[in-house]
Amino acid sequence: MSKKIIRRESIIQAAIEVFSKKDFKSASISEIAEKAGVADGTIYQYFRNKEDLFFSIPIEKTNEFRSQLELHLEGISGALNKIRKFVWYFLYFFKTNPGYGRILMLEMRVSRSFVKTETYGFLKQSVGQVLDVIIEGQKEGVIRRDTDIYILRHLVLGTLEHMVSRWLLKGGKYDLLERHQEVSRIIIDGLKAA
Amino acid sequence: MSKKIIRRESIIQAAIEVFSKKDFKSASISEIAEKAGVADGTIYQYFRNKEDLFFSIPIEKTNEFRSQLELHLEGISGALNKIRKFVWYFLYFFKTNPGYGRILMLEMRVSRSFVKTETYGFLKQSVGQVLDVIIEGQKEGVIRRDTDIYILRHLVLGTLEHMVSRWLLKGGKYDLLERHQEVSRIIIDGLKAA
Amino acid sequence: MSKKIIRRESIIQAAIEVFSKKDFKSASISEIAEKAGVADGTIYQYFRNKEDLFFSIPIEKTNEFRSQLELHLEGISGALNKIRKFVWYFLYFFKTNPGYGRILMLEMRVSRSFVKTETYGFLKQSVGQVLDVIIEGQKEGVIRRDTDIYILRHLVLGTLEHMVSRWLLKGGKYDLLERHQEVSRIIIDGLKAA
Amino acid sequence: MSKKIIRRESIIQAAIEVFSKKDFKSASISEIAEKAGVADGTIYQYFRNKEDLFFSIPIEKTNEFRSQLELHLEGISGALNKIRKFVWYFLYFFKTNPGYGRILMLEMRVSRSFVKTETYGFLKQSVGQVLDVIIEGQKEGVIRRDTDIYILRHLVLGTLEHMVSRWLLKGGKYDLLERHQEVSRIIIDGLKAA
DNA sequence: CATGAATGAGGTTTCATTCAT
DNA sequence: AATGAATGAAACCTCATTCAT
Repeated sequence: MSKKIIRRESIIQAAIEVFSKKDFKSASISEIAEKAGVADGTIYQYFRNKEDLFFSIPIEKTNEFRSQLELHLEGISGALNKIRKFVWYFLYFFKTNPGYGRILMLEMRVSRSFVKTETYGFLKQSVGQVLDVIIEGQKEGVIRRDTDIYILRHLVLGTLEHMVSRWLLKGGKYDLLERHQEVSRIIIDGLKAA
Repeated sequence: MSKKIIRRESIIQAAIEVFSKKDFKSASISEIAEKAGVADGTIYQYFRNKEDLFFSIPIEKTNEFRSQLELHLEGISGALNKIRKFVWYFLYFFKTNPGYGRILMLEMRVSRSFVKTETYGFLKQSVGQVLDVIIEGQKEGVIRRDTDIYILRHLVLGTLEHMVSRWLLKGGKYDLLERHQEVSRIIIDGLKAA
Repeated sequence: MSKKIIRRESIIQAAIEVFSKKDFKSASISEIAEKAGVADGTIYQYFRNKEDLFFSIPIEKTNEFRSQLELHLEGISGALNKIRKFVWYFLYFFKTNPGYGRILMLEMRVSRSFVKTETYGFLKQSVGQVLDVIIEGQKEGVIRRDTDIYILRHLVLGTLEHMVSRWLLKGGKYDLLERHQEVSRIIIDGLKAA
Repeated sequence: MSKKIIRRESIIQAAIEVFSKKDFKSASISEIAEKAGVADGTIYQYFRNKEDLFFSIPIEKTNEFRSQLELHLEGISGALNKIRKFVWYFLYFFKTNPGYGRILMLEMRVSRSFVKTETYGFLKQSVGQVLDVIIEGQKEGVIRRDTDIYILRHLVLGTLEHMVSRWLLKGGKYDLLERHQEVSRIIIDGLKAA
């Protein structure tokens, strides 16, 4: 039983490696199969088709992101402190998962078909945590109430995703985490109540 | 002679239409040729290959963006006022050019090969104007000096691009410009000197 | 021991259901296995391969055809009366076994490999009864002697098989038996001695 | 212009050769392309897909059948004489076109999807000539009126198709035409008015 | 310059069959 | 005897690009 889970896992791992180097169309099932150490046909025992495999990647990774994030937020009080931690964790996560980053940021987040997927809903829910913290901050009186919360979220996620995307496009040459404090500072200044 | 230019233009127009509906691989030269009213082979008289045609799209559009932006900035003094105008114009431009927006934001900006293109350099230069304004603001003393200017640019472009991307992915259903003042406000609060 | 026979039987039944809806290549072992309530691999305990299973279908059905036909012919005297009964029974049998009819008439009878099978010999022997009746009729002096008996058989079986095939292809919408007397009449007029 | 027609023709010829040896699924586009002396992709310039190519075969051949038949019937008067000629011509045509015979009799006439095709309607119309002759014979008073004309057609076509099918399945070893007079005789005796 | 017919490489997916449990 | 996970071969079709007219 766990054999199936392990094999499924190894196929997803291989898929991350391959899809992070090539786009969806260019990546081949054969290459993934070979990397996973299984026959081509075996992949179709675990996933309906190539797209299903592709869209299965974020589900696991999002789970990881979320559960780790929760651990990191634990014991932190104050919405602004949580934002600081979120900024750090967001950059940390993609610094340590650049392959997945390339898939998520450069392929998936931008695909028309992805938006229709359940996975997309799942992912959205996950970054939805940011909204909760923003609302929390408004209640605390530390985050501005004169601006739509979705606009505030654009500020947070836009800045961070832009940083990660550009970093990935440059080939991950510099340290993504280096300036996380500066980033937190300007984001928070944008969010803060007057 | 100008016949050539007109024909080239009509091919690019057709390409924008097609590429804005389908991704690079799915879009076909035949469809573009048909829309442009030329034979398939003719396209290869004007562009080296499909990629060359694809990457030729932003050059014109970027010129348009830049020259119009300059007009709009004319007569405006003060870096922060310029930022406000830039925010407005950025949203306005993509509101009125959604097809090109889809190509630039959802396909090109995210493509590995694009980064190596001259077009990329050209485009970067174009949004580089933001950097100039930031520096101008620092000199005026209205924009913070405690933060790397590239990080500040991530804040501006990240927020805006995030807004436009999400808007495009949602199918452009709501009004992108509606909240431009709120956006300006929070971005500027993030940039402002203490 | 009889458990094996029952299981074999249920696999054949499932095969009839599946093969009557899909042609040989389109029908899948998995679907048959599922319908029979066994694992894919189990089928290979009872049949060498897919073709073996396919060609095993007519053996049983032919036995049924033959034994029932004998009952129906019992007590009938005169070759022409036997022909009339045969015509009726042939149409009756396929009217009540359309699934098997589709397999036999539209798939098997027409397959190159089937001709080489033992099953084919068995089936031929079975319709060979027609030949016996023809010869009987010639001895009685009621069936013409100026024509090769194999040609006469073409007349009988050709007409009947054509009727059944077209009926099956039309989806079995009308009553196959309705005109059996007219059919008998013209076939017999073709066979009759001057 | 005629170049396209010639090439189309040569692809159909190659298709007849290949499809007459292998069934639809086993036959490969590559083999047909090679035999036709064109690239695989070229076939798709002339036919939408494999099925379209397959079903295009009878259209030409049916035209040939029909026009030749008309020539042969010319100058023949009397429905029964026409039936005799038709019997001869039917056997003659398949004797001289065994490859096409295998395709039509053993593959196509028996395929569920074929029945839905335009080609099927076209083919039906073609053998519909038999019906006309039958009606003509009834008017002349030489063909029985006590039997449904479609049943009479089953007698004619069923006998002939059965002969051809069996002959093809046996590998075309004996002479199909040898006994055409006997065949005519028994068919006509079945059709004749009392 | 324009055309458009021809090319041919390349990859996903299915499914009969096997064999370790 | 039964299972069912794993295998891997095999082929249709698309489409960017070329080149003779």
